[in-house]
Amino acid sequence: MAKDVSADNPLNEVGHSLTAAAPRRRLSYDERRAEFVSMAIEFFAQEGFESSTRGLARRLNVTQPLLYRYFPSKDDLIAEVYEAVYVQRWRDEWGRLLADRSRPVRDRMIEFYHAYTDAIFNDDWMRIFLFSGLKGVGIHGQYLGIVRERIIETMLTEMLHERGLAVAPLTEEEIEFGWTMHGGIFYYGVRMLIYKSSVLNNKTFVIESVVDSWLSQIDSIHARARARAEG
Amino acid sequence: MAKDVSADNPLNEVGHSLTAAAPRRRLSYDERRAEFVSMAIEFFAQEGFESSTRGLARRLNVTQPLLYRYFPSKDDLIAEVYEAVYVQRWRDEWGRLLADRSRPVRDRMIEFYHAYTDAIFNDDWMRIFLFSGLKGVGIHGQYLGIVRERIIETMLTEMLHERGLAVAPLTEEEIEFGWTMHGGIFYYGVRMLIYKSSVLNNKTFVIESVVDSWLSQIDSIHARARARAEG
DNA sequence: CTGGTTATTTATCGATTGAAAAATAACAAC
DNA sequence: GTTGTTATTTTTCAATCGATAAATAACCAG
Repeated sequence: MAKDVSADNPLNEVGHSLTAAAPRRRLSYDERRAEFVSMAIEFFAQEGFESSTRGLARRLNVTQPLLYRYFPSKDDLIAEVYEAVYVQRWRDEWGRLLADRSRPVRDRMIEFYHAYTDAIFNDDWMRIFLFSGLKGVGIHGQYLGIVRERIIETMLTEMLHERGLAVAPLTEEEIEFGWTMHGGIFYYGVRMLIYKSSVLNNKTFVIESVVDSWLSQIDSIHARARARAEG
Repeated sequence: MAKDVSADNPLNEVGHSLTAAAPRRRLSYDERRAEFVSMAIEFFAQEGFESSTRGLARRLNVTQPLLYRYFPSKDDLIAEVYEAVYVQRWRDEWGRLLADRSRPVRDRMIEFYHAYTDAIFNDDWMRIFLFSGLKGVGIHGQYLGIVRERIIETMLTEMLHERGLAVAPLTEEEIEFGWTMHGGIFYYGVRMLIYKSSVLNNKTFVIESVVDSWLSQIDSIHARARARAEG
């Protein structure tokens, strides 16, 4: 009649399946909850959001139904993962840094991209960003809107201002060209962290060369776009 | 006793669940197989590779076990999807185009990126590329190796040759800088097709500005990299 | 030591999954 | 028409999924 000590039992690692052996630890509500969200970020980033709540529970050394004491559904847990990754890792100071006109724009851009990539060039963030992008979840689109507004458009405005060029309104061409710079740097992170390619171990080089490359063309882009807009 | 006319029945669309109503068409082995692979590309691209074989069968108006007459397992079917997307859509002429020294390198690069993005800027290719990248399947890494060899390194070699600069061996910096250009263009496709962002509807502009931006910096990159390599 | 609270586990449900086996029906050859 | 082949469906299975309800045990207050 051997009790079905199933895979839900967090202690069944290598066969000693006696339920008794459990030194069951008991955490406070807040501690457990924080542990669950934190571990869920890592778990879903590695395994994908289609992975089972049982797999997550196993990694937490906890039974699967316990998750449902803290989150009403798997989707709610996933929503908290998004929140933790997208919202809590965004730094408002990035926008202020880029808008600080006491410094050359090139310096600001390079410092920004160092700080920004310090925040996003890690397995958890990158993989969750791509997973959620493929799923088309709302928060991913919102995040892109913020990047456009607070980063791409700010960099353009500041650069055009510094060079004494007409700023408003920014043209679609200028913004798109901003995205290509952003994408060049982002893709470096994708190759390094998602594709596990062997990349140049020199983030500074990548940031500076992409930024300089962008700066060398922005005047020409600006002139072309304005001519087209007026002609 | 109502027979369990389950979801496996391809004719159960809107309730007329009588099994009799089937005008069952019967295709040859090769036709069916081709249809399955072709539809599986679209299906898995949209729904992800975790989606069920029943979902795929439903879309094919066919029962789910029929799939197993043509493919021994779901993984084998997925492998054929990869094959069809990665191998069959690659054009060997791209390499020849880039190496044609009767034309200016800039022209070749721009023409190449037009042709290349014509091939890959579609939902199926882009989504399957990202899905497989996140899963870390072998063929994805192999594909990146080919892109590096046949595209990135070729463009660099040709450009340095045209400008009378030392070509061999290419430095890591030069190659990484090549990837940032590639990534800038690729990211344009990701924003358009994966993220469904509203992007500038002018692929020519994106390609030309990224290529020109890259060309304007490659001399400086080259000089810096060589100095570092020798110093 | 006792009683109440609650974090945690045990047990279980219905739905869905990939897959196999057996039954059926479409088509070709004669 | 009859027969043989095989494409297709029907039926079914064990495993796994998200989720619920009930039992249990750890901790705190008195």
